[in-house]
Amino acid sequence: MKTSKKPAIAPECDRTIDIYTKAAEIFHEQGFDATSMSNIAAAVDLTKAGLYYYIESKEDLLFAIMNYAMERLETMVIEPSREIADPEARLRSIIERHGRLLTEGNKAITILTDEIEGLKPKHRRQILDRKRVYFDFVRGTLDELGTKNELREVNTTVATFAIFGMLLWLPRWFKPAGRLTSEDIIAELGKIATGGLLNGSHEAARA
Amino acid sequence: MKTSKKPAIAPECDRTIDIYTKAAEIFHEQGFDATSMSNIAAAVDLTKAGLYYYIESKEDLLFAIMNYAMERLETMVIEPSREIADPEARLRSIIERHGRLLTEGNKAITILTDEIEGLKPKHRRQILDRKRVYFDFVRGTLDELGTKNELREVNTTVATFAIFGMLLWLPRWFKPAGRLTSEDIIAELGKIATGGLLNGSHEAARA
DNA sequence: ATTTACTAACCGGACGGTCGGTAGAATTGT
DNA sequence: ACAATTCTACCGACCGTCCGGTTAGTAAAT
Repeated sequence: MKTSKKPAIAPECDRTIDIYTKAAEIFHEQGFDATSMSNIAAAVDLTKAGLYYYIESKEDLLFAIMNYAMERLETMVIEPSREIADPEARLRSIIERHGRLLTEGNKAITILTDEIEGLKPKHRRQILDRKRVYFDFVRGTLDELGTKNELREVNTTVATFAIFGMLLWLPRWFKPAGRLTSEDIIAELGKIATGGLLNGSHEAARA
Repeated sequence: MKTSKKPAIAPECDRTIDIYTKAAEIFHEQGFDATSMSNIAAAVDLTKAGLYYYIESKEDLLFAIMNYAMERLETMVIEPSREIADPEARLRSIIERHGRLLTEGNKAITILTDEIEGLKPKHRRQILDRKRVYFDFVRGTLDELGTKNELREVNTTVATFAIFGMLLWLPRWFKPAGRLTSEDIIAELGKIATGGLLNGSHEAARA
């Protein structure tokens, strides 16, 4: 059935990424602990023993999914946004790109926030360290806005967590088939984060 | 050791609330699925069989904790806020009171958002229905702000989810021993939700 | 004598993971 | 060209462990 020769350097073969994707979906639906290896095996048309031909352990599978998700986050959100010099535009880019990643089909990115406890301490540390870099990047952007006097008087640590809260809650309520499109929602979240809920006429603008 | 006679109508006796509290803590730390009944039993100095003298099942214990949490949410956040006529003051009250509930010691309230999947469908529906009432209450408040022209042009559904995101993310990063006190953080979140991150001079204020 | 508040021992079942084996494709020896 | 060998991609059956939950019994209080 295979039409192409196996390439010399192929870090992930055909079946493995299929397993990762399906596993991510099932972990997302049922939770890591509530998902059995037989569940995953059945979803990719294998027996449990057959599944273990491709992976080392359940925890290892989770770790692989999370590493994949971190790479997506870095290449699709962090790296493109880093290139933007203006901090306000950069902040908008972060929210938009991260929002897009969270609403598109791939479920790996949501597992990244919900199933950290499933990892062994050493692996958990690795993921947490990479997340920390992202956090510092966002807070740094807010700090820059502060020095340019474009930020209201808010604590940038709390503000960063507030942004993440808004974003990371998104996959829990977003329904792709719903009336609100993901682009609508992302635009709204950008507005809310930057401008808040209330009309300017009520808030005293500070220079 | 018991100093008081058992009251005639005592829906929760001494030991039971101790079990609920400890169970909520452990569920919060380890997750529902990853917590065994022996874990909980040991934490309240009982054997597993002894624990089952007080509770019906693991799922029932979770349901009891969630009902307790919903009651707290209703009496500490929803009911007091409902009495506030001005929608802006009401919104601030909701954020403050909910934030306070999430940062105080009691972990039941965080289980409410993180462990819904542990419930059987019928119980889950019950909790979800009560949550829905809360959601509609908050969105209704935003709608009122809209008709009073005090709201920026944002979709109130998305805005409500954004507020919940900010709030419900709080227990994941808040450390009681940290530099930021819970009251500091709650005040900041109120500012961010109502006024946003950016300085007014950059945003065109609409009347 | 009965009820309350437990415990030690146990049960069926599901789980993560392993093992021995094998059909078929690919590779090699001649 | 073809047989012998090796390798890839799997499967059925099984293992030890732990889990949620039960049962029979008991010491102390009422």
